[in-house]
Amino acid sequence: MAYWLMKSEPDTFSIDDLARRPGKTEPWDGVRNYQARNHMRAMAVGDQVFFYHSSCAEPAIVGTMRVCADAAPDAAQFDPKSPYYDPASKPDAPRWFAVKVRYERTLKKPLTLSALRLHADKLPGFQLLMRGSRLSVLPVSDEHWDYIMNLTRAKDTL
DNA sequence: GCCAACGTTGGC
DNA sequence: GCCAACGTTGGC
Repeated sequence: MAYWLMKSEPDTFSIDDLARRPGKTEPWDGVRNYQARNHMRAMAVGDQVFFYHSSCAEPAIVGTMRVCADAAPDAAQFDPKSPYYDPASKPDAPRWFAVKVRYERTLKKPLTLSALRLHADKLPGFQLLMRGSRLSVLPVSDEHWDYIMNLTRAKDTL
């Protein structure tokens, strides 16, 4: 089993939105970056994922979810009315993929980016904290996952 | 709204 | 294949 982090702008899709979905599942669509796509294609059912709120007042890890379906072609790429439409992608050779995720839990208190930065020395190579990093789907090592989960417990946020 | 950093596109 | 121009991300 592997660990990941995925970003979403809460104005577009928040962890509360996920928690309200029927079955608390959702295809993680709209990813339009090759590296992020490759990470999604490397995911397996059962993998755990941090839900991160980006481009908002308080960027933070806000909860966890679990991959519940392997990456499949993202339907939005073929829909001219979708903001995620990609006219260059053809149905016989889809360019963009989406895994499906299931809501797991919301942290009682978000683990903010600024709080995470205080632990940067304990999270060497954690892509979220790396300069210029803006990937919306990124891997988290076992060690970093455990360290961050312990942080949330230490702060009594779970 | 600003801007640094990164990704993509397209002319050559 | 290079690289300038442009677009996007995302923190602040």
